[in-house]
Amino acid sequence: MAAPRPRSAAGTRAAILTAARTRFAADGYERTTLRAVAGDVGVDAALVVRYFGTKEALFSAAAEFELRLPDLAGVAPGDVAAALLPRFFAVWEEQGTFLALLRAAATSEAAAAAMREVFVRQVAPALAAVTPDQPARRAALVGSQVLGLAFTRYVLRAAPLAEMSRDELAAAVAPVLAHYLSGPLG
Amino acid sequence: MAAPRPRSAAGTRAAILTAARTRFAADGYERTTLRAVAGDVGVDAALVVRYFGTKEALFSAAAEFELRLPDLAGVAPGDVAAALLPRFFAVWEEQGTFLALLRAAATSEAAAAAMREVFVRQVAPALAAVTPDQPARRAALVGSQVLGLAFTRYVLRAAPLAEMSRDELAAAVAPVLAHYLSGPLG
DNA sequence: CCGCAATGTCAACGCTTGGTGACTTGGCGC
DNA sequence: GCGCCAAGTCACCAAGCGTTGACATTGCGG
Repeated sequence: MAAPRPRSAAGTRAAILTAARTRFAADGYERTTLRAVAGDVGVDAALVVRYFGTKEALFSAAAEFELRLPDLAGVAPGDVAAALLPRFFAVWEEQGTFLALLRAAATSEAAAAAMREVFVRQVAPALAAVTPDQPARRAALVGSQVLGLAFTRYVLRAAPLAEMSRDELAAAVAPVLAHYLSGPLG
Repeated sequence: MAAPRPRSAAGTRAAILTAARTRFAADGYERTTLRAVAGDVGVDAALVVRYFGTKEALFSAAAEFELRLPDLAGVAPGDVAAALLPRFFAVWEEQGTFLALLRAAATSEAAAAAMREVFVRQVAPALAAVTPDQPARRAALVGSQVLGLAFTRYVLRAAPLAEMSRDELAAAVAPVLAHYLSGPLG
């Protein structure tokens, strides 16, 4: 009978994680319920707890934030945007992971801390390879623009930005990133 | 005994609204509880309901989004940032109103809609006075940068941006806003 | 063939939440 | 003085939440 629910897929744990990611990304932390996640997988909520212990632990497990930014050493500031933006779209669109973190960070200090961590450990070092002058400040400004873009486009879905193509967006934003990385800071 | 709780301050309703604004700004929509708001005022939760009917209605009442942007007609794109940034800091720091909306927008479609409304009805028209060329798109880009700044500085409180002075921040961002308003879009 | 660990379900818990309705109390107009 | 309305409290739901522990079922190693 092709084993409709054959018993122990072993991938159940992974399925829960995927479902959790989707839910957290769509609804945020508080509105996401263990029962809903469990329901998506076709499983009891108690099982989710069995696997992950607690809702917060599930969130931590679901939000594994690997940006995997490319190596920017030797890249000219003007070309950084072109090198980075493909990752931008991948990170925000392909998996919901990062969107979940952004949503959760709005109300959860733990999630906000995780986001700061991503910035300090992944974004800032990658950008530091491009500018020797005030790298932290420049990276922060780039980060703020990127976050604002993501928030406007993927969370707010505000009209003009949500409907621009990737290429249009990339073209519009590239000069600004270049300016933050190499222009005067004030 | 100097009437410690004299009975009917008449400003109770206003006090509830203020407390609600603070709570929503600090904790976001879902983590804010009617009981907590009531407790801040020293009042029963039922009274809050009596006054505002429902939690969502309380939120709507608490989030009266008047940006009160200055008239930008005749202002050169290069001077727009200087004209706008004082309002930026006032809106995000002085009252928690807008911060509450930003936090709530991350997980509530209603709040997101309210934020889009603010953009369409207040930000876009104000900026349209500056640029005849693709005003909607330019305004959206400005908005995304401003939102990103607010999110990074006030929600995330990420190190470099949260600690920069208003003047430093203004100086760093001004050229970018000018570019979005008058530079090529790609 | 038997036992056992893994995988999973079920029912229930304690708690908090938004919301309701009956009641009390104070101040003011008449 | 008296009655009445606003302002406020109290006890109480029903629902939903995360979490728990006891129980079923399966596959596998001896």
